[in-house]
Amino acid sequence: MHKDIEIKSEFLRVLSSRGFIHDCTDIKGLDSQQCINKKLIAYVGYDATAQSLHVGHLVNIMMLRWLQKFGGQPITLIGGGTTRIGDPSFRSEERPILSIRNINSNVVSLRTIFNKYLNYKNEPNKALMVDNESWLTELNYLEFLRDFGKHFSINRMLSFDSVKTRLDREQSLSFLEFNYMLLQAYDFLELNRKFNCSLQIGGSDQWGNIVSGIDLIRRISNKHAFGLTSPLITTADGKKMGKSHGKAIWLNPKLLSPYEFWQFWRNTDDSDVTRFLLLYTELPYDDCIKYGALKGQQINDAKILLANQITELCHGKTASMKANTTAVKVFQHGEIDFNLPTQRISLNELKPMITISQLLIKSGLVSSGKEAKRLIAEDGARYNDKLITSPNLQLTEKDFKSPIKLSAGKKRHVLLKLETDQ
RNA sequence: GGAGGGGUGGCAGAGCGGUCAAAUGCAACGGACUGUAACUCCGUCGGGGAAACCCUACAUAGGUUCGAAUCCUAUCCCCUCCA
Repeated sequence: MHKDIEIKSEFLRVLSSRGFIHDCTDIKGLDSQQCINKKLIAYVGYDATAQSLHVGHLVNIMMLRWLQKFGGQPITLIGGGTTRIGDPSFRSEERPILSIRNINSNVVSLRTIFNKYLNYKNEPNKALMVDNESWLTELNYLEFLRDFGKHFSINRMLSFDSVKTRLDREQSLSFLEFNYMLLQAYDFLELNRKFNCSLQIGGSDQWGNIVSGIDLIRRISNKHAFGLTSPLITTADGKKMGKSHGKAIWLNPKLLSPYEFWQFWRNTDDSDVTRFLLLYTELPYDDCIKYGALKGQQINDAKILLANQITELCHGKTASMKANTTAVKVFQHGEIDFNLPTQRISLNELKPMITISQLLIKSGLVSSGKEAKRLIAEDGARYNDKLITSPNLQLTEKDFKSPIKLSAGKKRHVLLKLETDQ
């Protein structure tokens, strides 16, 4: 594979050495083209299935950052149109169909994310933001089938792993979903025509869709386009990157506070540190290797560095430093810090009093009274760092003079604050 | 349209008239050990209640039975094969 090939261009060398490359449709061709023309134009597409992207998506954004750094031009495509269909690749069942309203609001929210990572302002290689809704909704069914549908072979499409698993498992694949590939292929063609975009970057699960686009470009425009996929990033325990404790690690601070974001990285598995430093930070290669190789207690310093770097990139220097200080206070000194996730509670809710179980539910640390009781029985619940021994402990307004810190286990802490407004 | 198979907890998957809030595995949660790690070990894992106990759940709606996830009927959904 690409490892055996002498890569000449700086951009691809960096990507390759840092572990970004899973596969490429033509690494040699892409490399030599890169050497001649620095201004490679590449795109990554994201469907608007949620309000935010999560850390799993960050890998491809980092790739675009490197691209821009080396003079290339990144295009971020938001799939306002394709989200209406839903990508079936490697999905075991059909995605729930989102309402147009829902999609539109997701699109708006997603647009705000990229500014932190890519430069959309300064020429000559400023990033572009596009939404495939603008051309996909224009398509006419009959024309589309005649002009493009004829270039797609069903036999070929069925042979892609992305749908094969679904078919092998005897799960239905609807015609709607089956069309997703054509639309994504068309996106690539459109960007190729309009902006001369010649590279599509995506996760390895996107291989089939990307290759289809390349084929379409060749057939329609007789041009040679490229595809580059990143490996599916998993954590050491084999889980897909992007979730922790069932919760997604969102990039949008409205959905996940910088403190919690920082904690996620701070809790990285030892064996993931090097990989993550390479993928998610821009520290020099040698430093990443050096820090990742630290042993024992010392590797914690590497994790802190990792957390600081990524949080700074995603949420800014101030937020990152705050998260770090909070962690020191909470974990090393067992103090209360106002930067901890905070829940507000209204005066009404504690009239005349409220049980500690109810408060635990309010805080979001547990989801039911039974769970609260269980947690307390297991000696896992703390109130201002004191062990809670009875689920019937009652609190009143007096106890809320200053915010209350509730903890579940050693790591999850929430502040409860009395609503101060009228 | 026809024939057959199937829908069980977050997922996978047992159970096929009572002992079923439902085996087992995974995931999750708490504890011990540690380094805010991993491994390992222990415990928990539908909801309400201080508790006795009560409520809701095995696709949906009815029925048979002292008793139903388990039997019957209808409906919906999925899969396979045939047309």
